[in-house]
Amino acid sequence: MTLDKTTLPTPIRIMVVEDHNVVRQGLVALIETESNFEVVAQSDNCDEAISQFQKHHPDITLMDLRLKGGSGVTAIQRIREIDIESKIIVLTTYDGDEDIYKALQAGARSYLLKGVSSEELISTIRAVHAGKSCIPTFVAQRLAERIGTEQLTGRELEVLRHIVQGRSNKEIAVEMHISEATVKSHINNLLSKLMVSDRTQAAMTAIQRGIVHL
Amino acid sequence: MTLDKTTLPTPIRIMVVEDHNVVRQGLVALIETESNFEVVAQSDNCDEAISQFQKHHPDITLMDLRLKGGSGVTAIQRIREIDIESKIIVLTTYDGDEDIYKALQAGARSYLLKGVSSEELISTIRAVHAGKSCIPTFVAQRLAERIGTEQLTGRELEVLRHIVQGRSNKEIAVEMHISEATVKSHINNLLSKLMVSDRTQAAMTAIQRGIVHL
DNA sequence: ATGTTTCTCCAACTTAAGGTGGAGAAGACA
DNA sequence: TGTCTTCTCCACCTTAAGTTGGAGAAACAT
Repeated sequence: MTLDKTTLPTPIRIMVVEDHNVVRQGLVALIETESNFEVVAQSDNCDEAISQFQKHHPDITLMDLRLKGGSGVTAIQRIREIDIESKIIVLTTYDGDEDIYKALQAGARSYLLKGVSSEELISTIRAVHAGKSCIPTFVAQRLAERIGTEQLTGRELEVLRHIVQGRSNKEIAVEMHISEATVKSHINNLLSKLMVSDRTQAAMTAIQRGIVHL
Repeated sequence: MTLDKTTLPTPIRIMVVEDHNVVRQGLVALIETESNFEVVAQSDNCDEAISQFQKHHPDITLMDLRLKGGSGVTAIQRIREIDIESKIIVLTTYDGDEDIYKALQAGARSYLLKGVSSEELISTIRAVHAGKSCIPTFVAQRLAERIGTEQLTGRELEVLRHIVQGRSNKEIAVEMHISEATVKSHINNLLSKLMVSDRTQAAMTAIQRGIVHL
C-alpha cells in the first residue's frame, strides 16, 4: 500500500437501475462525486438491467423496483441466477410492505427509501460492498409486522386484482370462468385475511400494502 | 464585458424543492454539472420552500408536488403571492391529471415528469428562464382531456374522500353530520360525474386521477 | 394412508348499496 | 326578482354484496 493520495485503492463498480431518467442521471452524478465510486452501467428497464449485469458484473447494483417492462423484483431474481453473490441494494419510494418482503426474499442485501440522505446511501454502498446486509430499522419493523399476516392464495389474489379493477362479482365470475358463488367464496376469504369488511376497503389496502399495483 | 472564458455571463440561480433527499441531492449534483447553473437553495418541505424563496428569490424554482407538510400546489400559490413573476417548473412523477391542472392553475410555467432526460430538463430551465412557458405535449393532451370533465362539488369531494378511506354510507353520514339519504345523493351525483357505477370504481379513479391522494 | 389446503359450488339469508323522482332552503349571480 | 347551483332530506324500489354453513374433488405433504 505504498500509494500517494491521488491513487485509489480499486474503485467500487456500480450499476444504477432506475426508470426515471432525471433521477437516474442525478444519482449517477451524485455517486460519481464520491472518489473511488465508479458507475459502470445504468438502465431504465428490467431486461436491459439483466443484460448489463451480465456484461459488466458490477460490485454493487442500485435498483428501483418500479421499472419499465416488469418489476425490479424480477430483475433481482434473474441477476441472482447469474451470480448468487451479487450485491443488490434496493432504492425506491415506499410502495407498501409487500415489495420490501419480495425484494429481500429475492436476495436484495439492503432496502433503502429515497428519503435517505446521500451520506446514508454512500455508507450503505460501502457496507454492502464489505459483505454486510444493511437493513434500516424502518424496514425491519415492516418485515416483522408481516409475520403473522395470512397469505392470499393464487385465486384470491386474482379476484383481488379484479376488485381493484372495479369489476363486479358477476364480471369476475365470467372472466375467471367460475361461478359467482365461488367468487363470493374467494372474496369472503380474502376479506377476512386482509381484515377488512368490504371490497372497497380490500381494494384500498391492496394498493396501500403493495399487494397489487395501481 | 471584457471577460475571459472562465467568467460566466451571470448564472441562472435555481432552487430545488423535493422531499426525497437522495433524489434532491442527485438533482443538485446534476444541475451543477452544467456551467452557469447555480443551486442557491433547496428544501424538502412546503414551509421551508416558501421561506427559502423569500430569502433567495431564485430565478427558477424546480418543484416536486409531493412534499412533507402540504402539497407543492400550496407552495406554488404562496410563492406567487410573494412574486407574481416567479418562474416555477414542476418536476414530478405522474400522480394523475388533477395535479397537472392544479399546478398550472397555480401559476407553474412548466410541468415535467421525472421520466425526462437531463438534457430536456436543462433546456426547459433555459426556456423558462428566457420567459417561455414550456408545456410538453403529454401534459397538453391531459389538460385538453380535462376540459369537459365535470367538477365535483365540495361535499361530493368530501364524500369521495370517505369512500377512499373505506367508510360505509352510515359512517360517512355520522362523520359529516348529515343523513344517510344525503350521502347517497352525493354518491349518486359523484358516480355519474366520474362516469363510474359503484364506490369501488369511484375510489380507484379518484386515486388514478389524483383527485385524492392514497 | 391421512390430513391439509385449495378450489370449486350450492342454498338461503341479511344488509348495504345504488336508482328514481321529487322537494325545500340557502347562497350566488345577473 | 328570478334563475342556478348546491346542499339537504324523504320514500320506495331493485339489485349487488356480504354471511353462514355447508360439501365434493384434486393436489400435496407427512
